[in-house]
Amino acid sequence: MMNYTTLLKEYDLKVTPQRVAIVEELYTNGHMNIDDLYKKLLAKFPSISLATIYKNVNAMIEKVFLNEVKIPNAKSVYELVKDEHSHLVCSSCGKIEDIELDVSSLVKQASTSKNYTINQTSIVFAGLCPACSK
Amino acid sequence: MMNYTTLLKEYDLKVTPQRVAIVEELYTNGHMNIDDLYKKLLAKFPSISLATIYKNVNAMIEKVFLNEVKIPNAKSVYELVKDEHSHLVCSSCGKIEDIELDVSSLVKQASTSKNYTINQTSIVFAGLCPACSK
DNA sequence: CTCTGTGCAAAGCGTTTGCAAACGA
DNA sequence: TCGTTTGCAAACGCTTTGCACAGAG
Repeated sequence: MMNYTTLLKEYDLKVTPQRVAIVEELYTNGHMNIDDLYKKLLAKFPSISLATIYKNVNAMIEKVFLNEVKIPNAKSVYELVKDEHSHLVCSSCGKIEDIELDVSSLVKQASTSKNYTINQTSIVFAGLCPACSK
Repeated sequence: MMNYTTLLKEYDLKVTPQRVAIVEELYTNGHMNIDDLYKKLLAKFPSISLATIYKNVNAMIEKVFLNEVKIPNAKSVYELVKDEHSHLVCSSCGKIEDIELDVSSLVKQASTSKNYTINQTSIVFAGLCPACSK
């Protein structure tokens, strides 16, 4: 069980029911795009505005509490910030999964060969999920 | 030396001066966003329209001649399609470099552990380029 | 009580579309 | 010549902004 109120406070964000709901949805669903979020929150707050979603998502990104994931051929999704991980996207049903991979040797390879100081790695695999593979 | 006219024909795209210029710019610069392209082409075609850039870029993507690269915290860039490779982005100067890495073990790891049929991998490293590292 | 967040409507911005004229094959 | 592309202007969709009111601390 997760305490979303405490979590918001830890990131210096005032607690409002709308914010709690956003965090709750993201915690439950893992990744959502703006529209998914809006539709979900509409059920709880019939008069919520898209502007509220945008303002809050942006505020949470600002506080490094949320993270935008850009996905080839799809809308960006947002997720709660956590340990570095990669993403698997099903090109058939759109499902997105996290996967933890050891990318250290890859990063080392890249930074060495091109002389870069790498501090972020974004990896997205596209393919078919188990269900859609059949 | 590259023959852009022949290249366009190979991809079933009618040859126009604007298209030749787009391919030429991308061939020369590697990666460009829409605005970069527009500004460059304006020099050669003072009355070119942004709509022309968009229509052509989209037509070329359709023919799998061009490829969109989505980059965290930056505009998408476009590149000529070629062998699979990853990208290094300098978060200070914005420079983008290609890098060829062996990602087969990573792909195998991901597909095995999550039971996905992976057919595309997008890897973007962010950091500081050699010049900006100093 | 004060400051921030919410919801609404309007504005903004990047991208797409429709159309007449120009152009490529 | 015929079908496609170009450039322009208008339309579109997503995101942001300004403002009055409501709510959090």
